[in-house]
Amino acid sequence: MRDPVSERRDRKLDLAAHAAWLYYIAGNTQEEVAVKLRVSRQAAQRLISLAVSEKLIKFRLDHPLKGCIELAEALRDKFQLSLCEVVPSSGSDVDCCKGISTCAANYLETYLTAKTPTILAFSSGRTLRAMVEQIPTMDQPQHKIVSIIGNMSHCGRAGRYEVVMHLSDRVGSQAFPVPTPVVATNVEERQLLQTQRSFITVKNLAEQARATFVGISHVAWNAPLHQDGFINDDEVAELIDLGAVGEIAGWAYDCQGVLLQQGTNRRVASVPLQQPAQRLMIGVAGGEKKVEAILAALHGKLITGLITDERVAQVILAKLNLRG
Amino acid sequence: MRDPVSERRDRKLDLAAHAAWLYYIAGNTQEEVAVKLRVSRQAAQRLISLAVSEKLIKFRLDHPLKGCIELAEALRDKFQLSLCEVVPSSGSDVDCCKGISTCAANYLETYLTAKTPTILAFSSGRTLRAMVEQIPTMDQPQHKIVSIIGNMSHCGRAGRYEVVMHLSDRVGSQAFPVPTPVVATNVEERQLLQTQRSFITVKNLAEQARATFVGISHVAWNAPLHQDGFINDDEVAELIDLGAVGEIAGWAYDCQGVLLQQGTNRRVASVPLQQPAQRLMIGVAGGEKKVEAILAALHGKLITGLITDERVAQVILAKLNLRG
DNA sequence: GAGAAGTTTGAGCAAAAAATCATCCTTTGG
DNA sequence: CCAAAGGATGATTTTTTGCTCAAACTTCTC
Repeated sequence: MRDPVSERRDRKLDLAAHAAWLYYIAGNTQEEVAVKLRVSRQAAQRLISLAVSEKLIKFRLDHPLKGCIELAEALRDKFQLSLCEVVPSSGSDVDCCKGISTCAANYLETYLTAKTPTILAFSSGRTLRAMVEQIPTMDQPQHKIVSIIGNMSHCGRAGRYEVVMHLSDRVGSQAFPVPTPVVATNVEERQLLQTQRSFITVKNLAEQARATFVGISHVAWNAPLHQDGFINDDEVAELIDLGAVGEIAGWAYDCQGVLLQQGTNRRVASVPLQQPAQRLMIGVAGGEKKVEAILAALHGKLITGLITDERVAQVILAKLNLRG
Repeated sequence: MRDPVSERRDRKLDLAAHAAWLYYIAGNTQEEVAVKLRVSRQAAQRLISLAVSEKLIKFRLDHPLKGCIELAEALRDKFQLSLCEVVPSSGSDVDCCKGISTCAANYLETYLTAKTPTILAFSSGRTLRAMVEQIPTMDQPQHKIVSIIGNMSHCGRAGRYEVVMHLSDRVGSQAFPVPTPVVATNVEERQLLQTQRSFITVKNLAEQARATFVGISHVAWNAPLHQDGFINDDEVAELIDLGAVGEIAGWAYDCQGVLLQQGTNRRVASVPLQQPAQRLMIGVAGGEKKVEAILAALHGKLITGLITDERVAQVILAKLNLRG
């Protein structure tokens, strides 16, 4: 003979299974379940929640993006992100940048197509530029498109991945570019540039932005900032020396995501980043090279939203599980 | 390039998948899903119900009784049963009768342990008797336990599977046995027996019963009714000739479940069955021999509840699917 | 391009589900 | 055998969910 208490429990679980079947699989309301099982409505509700908590009933998502969704939600949880999107990684980094930029473009479109006047801020770079290419033309003069970073080297050469002017062209919104070089020649020049009226205006707008879209880059020999001539060989070496692993809008940070006090950061003439970020800062970046930079930006709370690819998300979560 | 309308649809399904994941798997409320997905609450709700209707999210019951539950609900649906329980079939018919009677006993106990005075009616037979054996003793004088069938052959011999007296002994309730033989010698005797005051009382009570538990038997050479001496060889042959396939409380019916007008039915001195049954009539029976009898009883609406075993349920549903 | 038909959207409301609470019952330890 | 603790139960309230409807927006047709 069986232990009477565990037998009672088994019978209850059997009933719970039946209730859960009727509720989830047959689609009955709890009232109907109660009638069919001849118990009170609240007994039915308790049985159903028992079945769920005892995992008698399982939920399974059958969709190609299942993995991406799970990764995105895991990242959202770990870093308290208010937005996290993970797109499937196709083979090459180029393709995956495409997916990320498409996803970011879709998200950006929701702001742009709205009638409510919105201030949106952007850094520059290849990924954001690719995002802009996917925004359809429209006529939305009510929005303000603000840059948080200039588009020249300190010798005056323009960068090739300008975002704000292109975007405002497409959507017919007011553009507010940053009229300074990315990195000033010296600290005094930076201070001078940042007292210009136009810079103050842009800075104020950026600080009110509903959302800020930023690229995230790694810091290394031939990394974008270097390749595009915004910083020179010596400056790269110095940053690496100082422990820089990543960079957002010209601002370099270490492996904990802490903004450096030294090196080029003393002369960066972009709109300052808040640490931790107080508004929606959406990092848009992918590709395995950038894993460390992205992870550090998350740790340092430089971003509160992330759009990345599956592979990066996997690696980041794997690193977290290793290190606790 | 993709068709823009199916692309829009895909994006919606992706979102729906995400919403369903958050709702069912992560356990968020629709409000929380809406915030995370940056849509309105009702948009979230539409996405979730889309995911369900598009089968992006699947529910699976993980429980040993899954199959039994599904069979029971299929039977409940097909025959509008207000109660249907299917218990696992173990190897032998004896074991499965044990399972069925245990299940029936559990169900019966819910009435017996209640304080509200309840009238319960019973036929007799091996299965019901086994059910009674599993009822614990208690003291519930408020109930009335009524028989719908006598317990003697017309020559006065008592049957071995009496139910009502045994049950009332156990539970301390008032017993109302039927004081007549199962089958009277002739029509006149039946009429006489059925005008007795005690019979009228029992009949009235039976017609008010909250639930009536009946065994279901097949009609064949050496079937219970015959074996136990309630009907003789000639009567068996006559019933088979008339197309009887099953019998409840002595009342024989054909393969459509229609009560016979001829044969022993003209002399059965039990409480009449209603066709279709107006009250809760619970058939308690299992074992492959009885499939046809049970199926016919269901078709003829002689019962509105069924407790049977898995094998019988499977065979019945298979037959239905074959014949439409 | 204008207008009509068919969708989609969000607000408000009704229904359903979950949580809370007081009561009752069972069980266990003295 | 009693008392107290722990659990279960059903009534009630609160929260969540599903539904309806009117308005806005697409999309297709002319």
